[in-house]
Amino acid sequence: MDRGLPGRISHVVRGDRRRHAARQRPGGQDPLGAVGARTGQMAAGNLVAERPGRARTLDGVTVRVRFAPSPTGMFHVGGARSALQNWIYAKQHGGAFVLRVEDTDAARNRPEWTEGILSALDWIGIARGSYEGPYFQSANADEQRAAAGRLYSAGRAYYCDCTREMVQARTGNSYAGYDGFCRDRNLGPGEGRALRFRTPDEGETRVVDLIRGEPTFENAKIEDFVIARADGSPVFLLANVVDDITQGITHVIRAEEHLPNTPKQQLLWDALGVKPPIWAHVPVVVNEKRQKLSKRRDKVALEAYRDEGYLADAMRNYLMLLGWAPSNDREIVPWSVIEEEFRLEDVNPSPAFFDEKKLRAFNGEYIRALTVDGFIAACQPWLTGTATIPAPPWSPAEFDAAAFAQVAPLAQTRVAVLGEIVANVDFLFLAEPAVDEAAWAKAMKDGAADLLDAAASAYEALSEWEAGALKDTLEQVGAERGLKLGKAQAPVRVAVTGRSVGLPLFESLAVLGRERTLARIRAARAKL
RNA sequence: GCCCUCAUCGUCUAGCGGCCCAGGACGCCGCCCUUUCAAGGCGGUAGCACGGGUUCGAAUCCCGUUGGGGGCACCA
Repeated sequence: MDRGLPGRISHVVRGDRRRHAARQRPGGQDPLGAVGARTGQMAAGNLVAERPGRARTLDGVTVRVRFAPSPTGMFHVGGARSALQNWIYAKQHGGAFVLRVEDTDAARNRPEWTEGILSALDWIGIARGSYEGPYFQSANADEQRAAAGRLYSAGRAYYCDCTREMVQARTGNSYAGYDGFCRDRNLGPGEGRALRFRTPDEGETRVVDLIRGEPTFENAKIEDFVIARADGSPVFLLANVVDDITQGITHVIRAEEHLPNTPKQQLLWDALGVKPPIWAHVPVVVNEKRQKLSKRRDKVALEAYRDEGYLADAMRNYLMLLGWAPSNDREIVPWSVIEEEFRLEDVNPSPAFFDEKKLRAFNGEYIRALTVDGFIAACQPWLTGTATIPAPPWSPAEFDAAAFAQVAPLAQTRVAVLGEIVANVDFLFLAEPAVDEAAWAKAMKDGAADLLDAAASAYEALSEWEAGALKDTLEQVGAERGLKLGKAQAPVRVAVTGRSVGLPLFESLAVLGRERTLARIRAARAKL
């Protein structure tokens, strides 16, 4: 993407749709200015200098957004959606997209997990090298600690030696939050002492959110939260803010689950003397029970969908349609249309169900839109297996690319996800067809032996081994027995492919060849 | 329990005070096509959560109720 071009922020909220955002923003034209004027608790002093990354243009600021996943070993589809939304926002405003890996938790710090993030982003269309970063949260630890120190020196934070148990004993409520016990004890740093931010007792914190208007929080309800652990290490709330400041972030576009963190973080921006960013909290993605998609109980890994054979283009198109839609009642549109039309301000603020059925339908459309060659190329990983995609049941030596190419157009309209290609063509490359017992039982009834015998003889005598002749012949064999083609083909299909459903039969036989076809029909006959 | 937030077909959405007795898509159902299954074509099912306002007029604005979601760690 083109970075460095000073873009302008245009927070024109379409119509009056996001009413709060549009109407309640004081002044209206200069969102950043409005943000600065909003809360009222300005810091005691400028504790952190304004960053160069936030160079101002006459009536705007260069947009800088970030995607800040923590490495967990898999890439959440909801994260992919946020990344895409950030990416588009940056592109639309001539701004920069920065990737930051939030690796502060030692348990979430493995190099291969970072690699997983990069490759997942790459797959979904955010190419390596096309963005700033990756930066690592751990690399900015000095600055984060320094910020904590400045907050302490300025009297905006204090040390506290209360354990969770002590607090609970005092409040009698496990959800009550911190009670401010150490606020005025003037404790210095020391063993077992965490640093807490002193939140304002009065007033309210109002955040500007492109999707939700201006969520407002009563300061008195915001507890004195921990910003640094007893060992001095900064916790997420602080580290995240310091990194955003360091990296000159102007717009924080993230999932709704962070909304409750926002007033705390905005208070931190203010206390650190930096104008807070514009926020945008996109709704969470939920499962059929309307709960946030979770790694534990739901299929959330982007890699899992990729390995099943979902096309990246279908996935990103579908993901963007969660909470938003292109103009003119369209859904499946070229990515360029999405890049052009997507508006953060138009995102539906309510949670959206991740409907795999619909995703499948999208994927099928994208697969059918492929050229045959494109389809053949796209199938390769399932035809050979990869590090994450299981190898097919046939031995590599038995695979015949030419035969596959002949049958590919027939398969293209029949697979909704690429992984399904294997079951469609395995009969061509397996020594023996993989027999579906239920299909066998159903097809191999009364007249099956007789029909198979007749089909074998007729096919043996066929002069030209070609689909049309194959069809006419079996039609004839069936007719002699009072069977329509639909009935007559069933035993042959099961005998040859092992299944009751699949590619058009006669084309399949043509590609399979006379030898193998006859052998399979006779082998099946012998089993009756 | 407290804080925040959300609310149009089963699902994802269009709708921005009259164009809406609400449009599209997925799903589902039926029909056509047809060698199975798909694909394709045609048709159908189904919704503004509820109650009050405001207005000549409300799915659209306001308030409340109900219901849903998110959060409440020295995790991120």
